[in-house]
Amino acid sequence: MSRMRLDPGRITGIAVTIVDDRGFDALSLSAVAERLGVGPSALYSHVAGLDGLRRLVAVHAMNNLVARVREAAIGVSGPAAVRSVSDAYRGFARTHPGQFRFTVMPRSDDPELAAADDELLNVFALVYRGAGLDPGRSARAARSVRSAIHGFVTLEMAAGPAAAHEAHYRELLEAVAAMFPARPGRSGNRRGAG
Amino acid sequence: MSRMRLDPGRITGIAVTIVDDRGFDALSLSAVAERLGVGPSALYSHVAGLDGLRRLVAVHAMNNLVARVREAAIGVSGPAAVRSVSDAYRGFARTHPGQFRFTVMPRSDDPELAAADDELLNVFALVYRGAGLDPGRSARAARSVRSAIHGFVTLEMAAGPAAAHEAHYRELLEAVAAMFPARPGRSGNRRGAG
DNA sequence: ACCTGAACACCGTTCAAGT
DNA sequence: ACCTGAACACCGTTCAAGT
Repeated sequence: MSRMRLDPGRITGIAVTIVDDRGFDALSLSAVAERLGVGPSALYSHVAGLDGLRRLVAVHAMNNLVARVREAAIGVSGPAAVRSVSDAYRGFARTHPGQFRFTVMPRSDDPELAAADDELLNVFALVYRGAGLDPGRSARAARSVRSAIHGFVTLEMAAGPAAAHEAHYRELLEAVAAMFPARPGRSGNRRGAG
Repeated sequence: MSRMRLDPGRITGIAVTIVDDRGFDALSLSAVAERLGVGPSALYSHVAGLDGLRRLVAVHAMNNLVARVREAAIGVSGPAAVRSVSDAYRGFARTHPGQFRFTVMPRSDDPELAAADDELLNVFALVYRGAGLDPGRSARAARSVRSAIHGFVTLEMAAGPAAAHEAHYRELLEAVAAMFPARPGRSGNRRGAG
């Protein structure tokens, strides 16, 4: 019976489910094929082997991260916006650790992943733009702040559960605030004439 | 012939060589056993399977990173010392990408890895101590700066070779300097009286 | 065009057997 | 005490065969 209507989208969806449920290392063509009620070799008609599937999952994970961070940037401005997007970044990593690991997969010359990377940095940059920083300084702030948040979350997850992480995270946010002072306001609910 | 004199140290050494030469994913019990001229199952007398070997490699990698960073902190002070230890951190990741990945392995309740982590942070903290920061502020600076460097290097390696990375790295160092101003001097070759 | 099923090479792991 | 070698379960991948 060839009723399963396999296609890259469905396959990637199952793959992401497995990654969310059982982690990065649990992703295998066999596991995906089993959930689809099909033999592992059937997947080769739609996906370029395990590496190809991994790339699709990486794209999916990057887009999810971008979407989360983008949402967190809506309706806030200034230092609160920096905190909000940082919290969203960290929140994605903690609620989807498997996808987060795919976020940092080797991406040599992959235009789709590079585009997602640019979008992610652009959200951070726009937050700083709204806080009064000029374009160049906003772009630099975006890269540095994203590095800091990413590094913190990576190390925190490797270290495992520990009560001190919350305090350390707040310390990092303070350090980031000192790094690039973001003035509140400007975009959104400003009131004065200027 | 049982001449191979297997022991955890030798096994770990071969494992690190493989990781350095062919990367994180190339580490397997089979590959290690082959280089030792022995069957894969022979390793189980000295190592707790693949997971056990990975943990040994992680400890080795952490100790190597600490040693590199520690060396870089000798004979320098102030902002130059911050730059030096950061460069060492980044240099280790670039020259030993396989070991660097083991550096961030899940380490739940592993005292040896936790100790190495503390030592690493302590080097950063001592640099800031020497630059005039009080103990509490030095410890916070150490954690935040290490996060920033780690995140940058992780993302830079995932992105693959790109000319812009050098400029972005220098931007990060400037941001870090703004984050925790490190006054030059105090320890080492100071000249003035006070 | 797409899936099956056999086949192959490769893993990690266990365990009885040798020494 | 330590290594061998067979055995098992599990991978990814290829390919001829069916439909």
